[in-house]
Amino acid sequence: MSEAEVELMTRVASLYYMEDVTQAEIASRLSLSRPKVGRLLQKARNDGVVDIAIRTHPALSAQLEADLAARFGLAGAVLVADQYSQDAQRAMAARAAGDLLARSLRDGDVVAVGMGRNVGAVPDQLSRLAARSCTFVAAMGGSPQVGTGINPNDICRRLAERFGGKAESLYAPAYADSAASREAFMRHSDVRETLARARMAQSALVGIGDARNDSAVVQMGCFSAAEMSTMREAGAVGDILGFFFDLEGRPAGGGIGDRVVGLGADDLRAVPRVIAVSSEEGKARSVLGALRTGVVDVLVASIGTARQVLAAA
Amino acid sequence: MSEAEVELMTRVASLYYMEDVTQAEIASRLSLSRPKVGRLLQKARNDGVVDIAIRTHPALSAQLEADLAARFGLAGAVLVADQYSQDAQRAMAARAAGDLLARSLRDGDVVAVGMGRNVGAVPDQLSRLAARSCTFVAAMGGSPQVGTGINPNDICRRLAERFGGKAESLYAPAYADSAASREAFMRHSDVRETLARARMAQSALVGIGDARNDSAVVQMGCFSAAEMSTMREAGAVGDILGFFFDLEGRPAGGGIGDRVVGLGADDLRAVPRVIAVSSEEGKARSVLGALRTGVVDVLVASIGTARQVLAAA
DNA sequence: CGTCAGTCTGAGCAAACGCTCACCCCCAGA
DNA sequence: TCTGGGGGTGAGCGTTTGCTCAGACTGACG
Repeated sequence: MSEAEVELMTRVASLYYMEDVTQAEIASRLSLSRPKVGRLLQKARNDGVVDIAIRTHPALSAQLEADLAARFGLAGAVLVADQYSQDAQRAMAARAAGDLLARSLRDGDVVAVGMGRNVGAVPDQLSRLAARSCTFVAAMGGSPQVGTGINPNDICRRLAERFGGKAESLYAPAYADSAASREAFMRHSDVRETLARARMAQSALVGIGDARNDSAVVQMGCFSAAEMSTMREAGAVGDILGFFFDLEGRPAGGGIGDRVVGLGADDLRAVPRVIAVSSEEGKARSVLGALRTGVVDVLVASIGTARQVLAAA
Repeated sequence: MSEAEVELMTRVASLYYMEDVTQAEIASRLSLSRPKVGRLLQKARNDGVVDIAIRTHPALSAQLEADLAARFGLAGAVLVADQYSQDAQRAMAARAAGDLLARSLRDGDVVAVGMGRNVGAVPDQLSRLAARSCTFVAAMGGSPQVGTGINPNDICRRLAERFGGKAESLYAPAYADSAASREAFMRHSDVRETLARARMAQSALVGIGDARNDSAVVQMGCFSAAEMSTMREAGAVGDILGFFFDLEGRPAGGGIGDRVVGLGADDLRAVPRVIAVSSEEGKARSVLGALRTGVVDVLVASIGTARQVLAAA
């Protein structure tokens, strides 16, 4: 994309969105065809030159955010408007998380990065203007079962791409076959060093999983649906970085979670700024448990979820 | 505006802008009439629930921003896309300045505030979400000749309103009739104390005036057009807070500027973060002189102005 | 040098949208 | 109770916009 094209795009977008000129009028002023103007506008929207955001009015969210922060000892909460489609909801939450990250990151910071669709959506929603020389370290292993874009390594790569920083991959599976096998991975020098780096991060960006049979970790093939059922029966309501907890925020899942290769709950508690993203409806119980673990510093969620969480708490 | 209405507005805006549902479809889903949906959308845009911004692509601005910062020793520069209408240009610059301010202000900060249409546009463009308990202090006196909205006191009030902080007014005219009269004003305890507070500010928000016969300070009646001509002949190319300078950034104007009641250039130099806003085309010489005075830390201007400034430097 | 795939372009049309204008409802005041 | 005004509401219409599709243009390859 040439600079001249970007300039034209910006010019057209400015006229259309800031000065309320019609597409036909813009076309005649700039000697373009009307469809061309329309296409430029569409491209401008796609490329983020035009940035349309729905802000949550303080009347809807400010009180809830304060309540959440007070109730669970958070440093803050960012609530976004409820959407109808899951995709829109995810995009909304991811964008808020990205903005948050962009605002808080300083040059040289290290960010520990989790997995999942919500975290994976963050780099996609990130505005291109937030150049920062940070290092994004995978806080957890990966899995070939799921598409790219959900694995920590890939998310790190994309975050680094957007921020202009570096990515550090963790070359290990998300879940080992057994506790012994996990130990072997954790002892490997590369794994150990990468995780040590992640442990020293200033920020972490993680998702909150629900402990359902159709959740990402099951689709990844880390667990069978049966194992997940067992964990649920043991009280598990969700996970962060593969660490399962019950509704009270206590470790749950009967040792199955011990096979995760990555940062544990205590590691995360030591990270000063853990940003947890949750977008899906119906994750209120998972979020409630997550908040009670004490690992989360900033929650990004929808207003609807926040209401449910506070109602349940 | 009731909470239910805000929620409806947000819901409609989300569907329309995030999920690309047509107004008719939204109407049928929410049992509203189509015009009603249209009206809600319009209101949502007016109220800032929907936030449409034109971002300047780094390809256009990043290099210029870096060049400006390096050339004039700035802490940073924020360049916005050129607009055709002055109003749109002003809105664009004001918004960028507001975002900048919102990002850099911490609770308890004091902000010294200047005058002019550009500074006056900042509170209008400010998003409503940036609550911060800061104090906005007028860094200069006022004038009844110009409408509200341009005087420092009024700008402070509106900034405080938006940020939820406090405003501190300076009850003095912008320009005294004589140097002696200025001395008298400056000795007044209220004036002295308010200016002392402004002098200790963490940030300042000021405009850059051009030294033209039709510029704001002449319209305010502070000077006659003849006096302004005299100052221009003495080399004045612009002013910040009523302090006039020449193209090299040296004081200019032959003592006429000595009648200003407010913070001087040395006072401003001591403020760690002076944000100067300029939006109008054709102010390149004023901006160049302003940057050379060394009082500006962050410049907010249009790409076009930035190019002219660098070409002239 | 010819051909062909891919991309870009602008005409035309159907859908979507903004706007005007009656209309209705609610409420205050006679 | 009646009446008149103001704010909000939905029909209808003209304009604006998104979309499809055929044609042109480019660049690569045989």
